[in-house]
Amino acid sequence: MGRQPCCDKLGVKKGPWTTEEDNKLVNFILTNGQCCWRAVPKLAGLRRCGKSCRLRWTNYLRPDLKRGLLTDSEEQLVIDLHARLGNRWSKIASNLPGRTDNEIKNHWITHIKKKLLKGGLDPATHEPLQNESHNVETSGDNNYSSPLEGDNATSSSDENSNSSPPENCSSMTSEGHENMFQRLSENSNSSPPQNCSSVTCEGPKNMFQSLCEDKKLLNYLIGDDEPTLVDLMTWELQNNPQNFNNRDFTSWDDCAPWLVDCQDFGVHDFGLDSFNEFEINILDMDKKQPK
DNA sequence: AAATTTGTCAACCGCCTCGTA
DNA sequence: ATACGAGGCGGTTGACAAATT
Repeated sequence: MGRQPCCDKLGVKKGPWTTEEDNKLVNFILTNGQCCWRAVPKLAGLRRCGKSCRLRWTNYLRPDLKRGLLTDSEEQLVIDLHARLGNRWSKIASNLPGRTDNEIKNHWITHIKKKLLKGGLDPATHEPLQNESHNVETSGDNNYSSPLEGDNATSSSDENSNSSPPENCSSMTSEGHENMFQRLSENSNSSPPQNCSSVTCEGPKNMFQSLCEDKKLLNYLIGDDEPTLVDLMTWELQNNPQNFNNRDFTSWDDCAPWLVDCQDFGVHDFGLDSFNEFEINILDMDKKQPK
């Protein structure tokens, strides 16, 4: 007996995302924040698995993502970190603002690995290749065993990832790869809630979160109709009008400072009719991704 | 010009970890 | 203590594009 699938497989779409789906997801998350990925597809009107939504958002749609190939300094940092951490792509990615683990992993496989081999280094161990070509053939990353591996190594690398990033990294931030979250945190008018890791959570306590906790609403959501944001707000207004008065969740006014911050990422305004530049970005992405 | 090979990268799969009841 | 669910992670796949024959 395996685990329950993360979502109902029936009727769940797979494969490349369309522009329309992207827009729905971006619109939903930027408006409501991240919470309970399992519920996101339903609430956003997507026939996708929650996991798929999370992946699409974190790897492709997040406004703070950088685009294009890794720079030389980023590449060098990846090599350094890989030498210390092995294939812990998410930890490596956490030291490269705007880059995702998937992106780094792909870049490693398609570029860096080859470069290292060409330079006579074993990409798995970062040691000079002992000999023969068959070694090169068989030295996959899967067999990677870092010199740091083992109990001590684990604590060592964890320590590393939890503490300040390596020197190279700090030089990167000084080059202007400033963490967006950091910048938003510095904005006194838009202090974000705790436990947030991305732009979407940075608004004040969001409506979606409070809705998630409401059984009555969940029953409503189980119904056949795909709820829209307007539906949700209408529902909330009808059932919990005090929330609007008590400002228990975000009002548009409360969002204003945060929305201003979003301009940094090309999101000038995102009400129900917005996403001007961001939509353009998505269209640009589509050129690259017609799949 | 057509066929084949190679490269790239978005997306999926399944396992692991962590929080919670 | 244990079972369960959700999110996170790393490995792998497959579609498409570009390069080569």
